[in-house]
Amino acid sequence: MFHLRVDPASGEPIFEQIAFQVKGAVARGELAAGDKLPSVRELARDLVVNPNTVVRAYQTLEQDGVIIRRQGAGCFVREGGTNLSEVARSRELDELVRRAVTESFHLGFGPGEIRKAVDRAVRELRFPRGGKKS
Amino acid sequence: MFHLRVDPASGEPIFEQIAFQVKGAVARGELAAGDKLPSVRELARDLVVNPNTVVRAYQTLEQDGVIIRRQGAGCFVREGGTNLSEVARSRELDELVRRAVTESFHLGFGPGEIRKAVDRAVRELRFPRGGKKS
DNA sequence: CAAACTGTATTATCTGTATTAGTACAGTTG
DNA sequence: CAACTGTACTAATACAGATAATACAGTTTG
Repeated sequence: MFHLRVDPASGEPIFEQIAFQVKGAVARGELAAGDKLPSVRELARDLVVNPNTVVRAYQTLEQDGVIIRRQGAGCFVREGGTNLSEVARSRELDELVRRAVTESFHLGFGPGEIRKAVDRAVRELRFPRGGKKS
Repeated sequence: MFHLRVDPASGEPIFEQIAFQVKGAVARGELAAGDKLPSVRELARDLVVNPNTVVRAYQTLEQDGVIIRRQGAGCFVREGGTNLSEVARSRELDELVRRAVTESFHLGFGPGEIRKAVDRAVRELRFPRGGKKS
């Protein structure tokens, strides 16, 4: 199994915390395509959180193409990917990275340190085989 | 001068949009240390936004070490940096980058494409001279 | 089949935050 | 002094996140 924690006082919405942690688990290979997620009620109980909040997290994950939800059966890690058009994907990537880099700049980090942090983060994930330059 | 736009329907709080755009302008070198920002009332008028919202944005920027606010005088781009401890800075950097990289993973991008996007973003900014590896 | 699980939907309520509005005060500048 | 700056309040509104409780619909399994 994989581990989930939630901090109600973190400022970040709980449903987003859940969604992102699942994304992290998938990206790190702790969850593989086809794997079943905890049921809405079970996870809600474990995290001491309202079931609706878990539903919201799972909805987000489905919209982002990370899981599929099957009524009666459960929620499962999805194979493919994003639903998004090429242009939308590129636009999102740029905005994501631009944001992180700008914030890093204001934390006082230079290009070298930023790139190093990126390498570290990349190394933690399990990218699909056959990708471009590593 | 530099340009500011705001989208009240974007989901992102207006005060955060303002704060981030100022951060972007500083990072790109469009605003330099010592430069004066528009007054609270002036910017509020220009953006068709409440003065309190601009105040909030400027408070955020001051907390992040980007500007200083001087009563009666105005708000100015600050020289130094972050107020944060070394460990806090590193932790923030890691979290920022980890987030962006994980989201990029789920957009279907590989390490190479992510690194390219980072290089692009880095090239748009004007990092202080004398930094480490470029 | 039937029981026990899954997700789905709905309604209501509470809370905190973002935003607006208006007013007043305090320091700076010319 | 006059006209600008930021600062500080209070109040009102709107929205989003989270909780609660209930009911319904599909799947799995004994």
